[in-house]
Formats: sequence, C-alpha cells, structure tokens
Amino acid sequence: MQYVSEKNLGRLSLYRRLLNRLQAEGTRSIYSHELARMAGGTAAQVRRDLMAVGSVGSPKRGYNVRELIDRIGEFLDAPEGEGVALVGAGNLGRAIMAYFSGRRPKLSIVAAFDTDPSKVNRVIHGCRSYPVEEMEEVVRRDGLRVGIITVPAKEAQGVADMLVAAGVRGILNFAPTPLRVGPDVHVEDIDMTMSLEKVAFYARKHALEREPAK
Amino acid sequence: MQYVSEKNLGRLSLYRRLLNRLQAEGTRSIYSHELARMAGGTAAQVRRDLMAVGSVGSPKRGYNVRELIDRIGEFLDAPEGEGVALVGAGNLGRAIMAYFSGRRPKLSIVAAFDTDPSKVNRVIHGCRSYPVEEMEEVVRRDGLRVGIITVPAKEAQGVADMLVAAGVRGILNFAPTPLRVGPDVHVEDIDMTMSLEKVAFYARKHALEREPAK
DNA sequence: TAGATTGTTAATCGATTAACAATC
DNA sequence: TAGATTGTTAATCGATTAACAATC
Repeated sequence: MQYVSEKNLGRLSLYRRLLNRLQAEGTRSIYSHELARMAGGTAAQVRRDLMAVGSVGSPKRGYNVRELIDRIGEFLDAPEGEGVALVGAGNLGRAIMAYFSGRRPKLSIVAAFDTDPSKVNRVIHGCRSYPVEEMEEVVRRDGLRVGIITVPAKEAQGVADMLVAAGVRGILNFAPTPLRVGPDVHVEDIDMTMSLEKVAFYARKHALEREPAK
Repeated sequence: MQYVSEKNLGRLSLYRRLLNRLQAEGTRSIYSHELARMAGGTAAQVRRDLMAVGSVGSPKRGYNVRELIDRIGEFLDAPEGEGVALVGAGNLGRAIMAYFSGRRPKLSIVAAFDTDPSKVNRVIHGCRSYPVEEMEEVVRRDGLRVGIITVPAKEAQGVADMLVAAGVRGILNFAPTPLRVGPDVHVEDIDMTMSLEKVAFYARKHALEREPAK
C-alpha cells in the first residue's frame, strides 16, 4: 500500500459514498472517467487515488463497484469500529449528533460531554451525555480515540488537552481557534466562519465581474 | 493589490479573528512571528499573506493591529454588507443560524427556507423563515448573493440550481454531495463525514504507531 | 551603530496533469 | 484486430520555504 496524502484520503471517502449510492441503484462496474465526473475531478486522478488502495480495474469493464467499496473500507475503516466522543452539547453539538446518528455503524458518536447540568445524564439523539468531569474516565473506559469539539473558542484548547490526556489521537475541531497538540495527534478544523467569509468574497467577485459597471 | 490564493484568503480570515481578540485585550502591535505562532503557521507566510492586502509593518514595531484589521476588512468584506440565504431549516440548519447569529454584522443570515410547513413563516434565531416556493422572490428582492445549503444530499443539486437562478454567486454546501454549478459561481464544501473519516484514519494510525505490538 | 524585523526574490517541495505502453 | 481504458512514469504547475538586502 503506497503513500496516501491527506487530499487523497478525503477523495477516497467521497468516492466510497458515491459508490455506495451507485451500488444501491444496482450499478455493478464503473469507469474512472464516470466516477471522476460524479466526484468533480479528473479520470487520471481517480485512477491514481484508487491505485493507492490496491484496486484492480480492467480496461474492458472498468472497476467493480463492490470491490472498490470493500478496498476503500479496508483502507479507511478500523475493522473493529471506532467510537467518538463529542464535547459541547449546545446547538451545534446536538445537530452534529443528529447528523451522524446511524449514518456509519463503524464510526459513531458514543458519548457526549457538557458542563451544563441540564444537558448531562441524558440520551441525546441516541447518545448518552455526561458531565465533563467524567470525560477522562469514560473515554478511557470505552477506548475512544476520536473526539469532536463543539465548545466556544475560549474553552477549546482546554478541552483538547483533556481529550488527548485521556487517550484521544484525532480531533475534529469546530471551535474557531487553532489547537495546539502534540505530533501524535491529528487535528482537522472545520471553520464555518472562515468558509462563509471565503464564499462571500468570491460571490462578490463574481457579481462584480458580471456587471463591470464602474 | 496582488493575487491572493484560496488558502491565503482563509488565513486572512483567521488572522483577523486572532487580531480582533488581541485588540480586545489591548494589544496595539504584533510581529509576524507572534501572529504565526497563534495561527499555527510560519512568520514568512504571515508576512506574505499580509503583504497581499497592502499592509505596512515596521522592523521596529511590527504591524499595527488596528490597521491590519482594517486592511483585511477592506479586502474581505463587502462595504455595504452581505446578506445570506440558508436553505434547509433542520437540526443542522438551525444550529448554523444560531452560530452566525450576531457574530458578524456585515455577513449575516437574513432568510431561511424549508419545505416543511411547520418550519416556515416563523422567526428562528432572529431570522425569518419562508417556504421554498418564495425563495427566488425573496433572494432577488433582498439582493442575496450568498447561500448556505443544509438539505439532504438528494435535494442539494436542485436547491443549488434554484439559488443560482435567483442570483446567488457563492454557496456554502453542507450536503455530502458535489454540486455542479457554472464557472461564475463559487462553491465551498463542508463535508463533515469526510472530515470525521479522515480524523478517524489518522487517530488509528497514531494509536497503532504508539503501540507497535504486532 | 548593532540587531531584529520587514518586503521581496530565488530555491524547494509536493501535488496535479499529461502522456503512453500494457491490457482486455 | 481495433479501440478504449488501465497502471505508471515524466512534465508541469503552484504553493511553501529559505534567503537576504532594505529598513527602523
């Protein structure tokens, strides 16, 4: 299995989703250019990405959909499944719990934490919530290696430190602030404010180009 | 004003937020390496990014915080402000409305749309909600150029087409599917499933490296 | 002045794209 | 076979990093 970059990895995740839809529709095989068209990339890129997971296509029939799904799964998924801890059961946190609820059996949020007494010791979207004081204990007990942070920016670094101390090695960070973690922890940021500002910038640019009246 | 890449743009957005915090704390000036440390980048990169918005620093005092905030604002923001339309007032959509509510006066969600009769003609987190049938009319009337899509994957493309037809030129897409739009429309994807799968992959990798028992 | 930082150019790096022999 | 696609290498592209004269 060769080196796979972070961008490769993201695209593999996308391909799998597209392939799952195709399989549900009864499609058995697919060519690189077809998958590229669906994913919004080039055929060469798709071939290179698929090569990385050891897939085998044939010039005549392209790639077997089921086999591709299996290969990507072997590469991406933990065979035994992966439990996720979510910290911050506010509006965004609860929406994310709802979003991931039942979507992937091998990757599901199994515990939520909050400081607000009204939000803990309950079941939210099928997930048990605990006071933050119990975080280290629960994360250790359940062997959770993945965390999601949906607390305000000011609290995010402290939460990250607690998660890492409890054994978490990957964090999906929704707090609009950079996190400092060690080299053995991976952080993925989802910065909605940054994304919206970028979109607004380009929207304005496109609108101005359209009517070049000065 | 020189060329600014998409990554540059995102970092400028982050710098501004960090600078706003510094200003609130009373900091007047800052060196590139200090800002780099906060943002998680290199000093040279910060200098190059700031150069792009025409900032002027001095070897003695570094950059003036207030001036930087102004320059980045002139570059990123629409002077008259920008209204945003959100389509899909489900769990995620409402959480996003709450998230952006009052956060940026110049970039705020001013209208939400949904097909569910129980979710329309109301005020959610300070934002009026309408039935989708009124989307084109409202978007045109208010001159909205930015849209946020938080509907299920199957409906996303149709919603995108409607938004673009009504005049939207930038879309923040939370639906886990690629959108096809013309070259004069910018799409930014926030794919939470992809991000979580990437985090899980690296978390597993780090955990396995830690205990190389085979 | 001496020393640290800025603005800017050159060198490096990595990912994407193009190209093409091998294959069905 | 002829034709389209795959697997894989070489060329291109763009962003990051390093370097350094100019500046305070």
